[in-house]
Amino acid sequence: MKIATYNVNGVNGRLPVLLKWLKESQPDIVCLQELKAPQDKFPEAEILEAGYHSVWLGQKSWNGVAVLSKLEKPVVSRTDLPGEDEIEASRYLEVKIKDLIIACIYLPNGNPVPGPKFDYKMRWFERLDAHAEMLITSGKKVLIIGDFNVIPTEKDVYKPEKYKNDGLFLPEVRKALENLISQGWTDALRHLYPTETIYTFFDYFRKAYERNAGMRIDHFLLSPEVVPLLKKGEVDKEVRGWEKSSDHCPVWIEIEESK
DNA sequence: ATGTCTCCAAAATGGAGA
Repeated sequence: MKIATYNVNGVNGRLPVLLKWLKESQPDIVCLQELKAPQDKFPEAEILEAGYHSVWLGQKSWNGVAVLSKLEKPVVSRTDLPGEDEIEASRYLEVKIKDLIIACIYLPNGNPVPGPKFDYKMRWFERLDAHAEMLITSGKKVLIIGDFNVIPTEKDVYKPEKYKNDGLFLPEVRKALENLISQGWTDALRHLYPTETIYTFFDYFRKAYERNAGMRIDHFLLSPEVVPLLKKGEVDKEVRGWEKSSDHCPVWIEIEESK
């Protein structure tokens, strides 16, 4: 079973790219982030035509997350994290598909630092942390997937020194991700490729993709029950070079079918 | 500081967000 994540950066503006990638890559399940579309402007019909059921959480202008599935229509279990969201942003969508619990997340970017956006990111992280703890103790097959807006280590960005003061790479942000992972989660791509350079995002600025000046910020966190099922994982890097591409690449993993 | 791209606004450029 192939499970993917893709920050599309505008689901309607990117629809041709999304559909082309779906057709070529044929994932079974897809988590999308940054829909940038209100609830009633999600291209459900076109995506259904491509063979995918979808559930989504829209928002005017910003944010927005969705889960697509070829297998069966995802059953929504949560549309936000427990606790107060003072900004009411569409950033969390948790679904059940077969025996999997999938949390599709779009963690706040946090820039500029310091400031209210960074504070919001850290509060969001705390809420994610608390809920993830509940999920992992459930003993179920859980995957937290999406755009974390966190560069986990120096290995995960082309020039770490340039990002020392960035909201994606500050020590406290990396520590927050480490803390979360230390609950018992596995970073799937890093697990598969312990030492390789892996980038999932390339800025539109200054030909970042052409220069391979990227970073790894889109992640799959697997609960212990999922780790033994993990077979493969990859970044569909060439998609970033397509006309009208998002600044993120699609990323996917393959897990063994549940018996 | 800048670079680029999207969406949105009492609508054409310009701000916000990333």
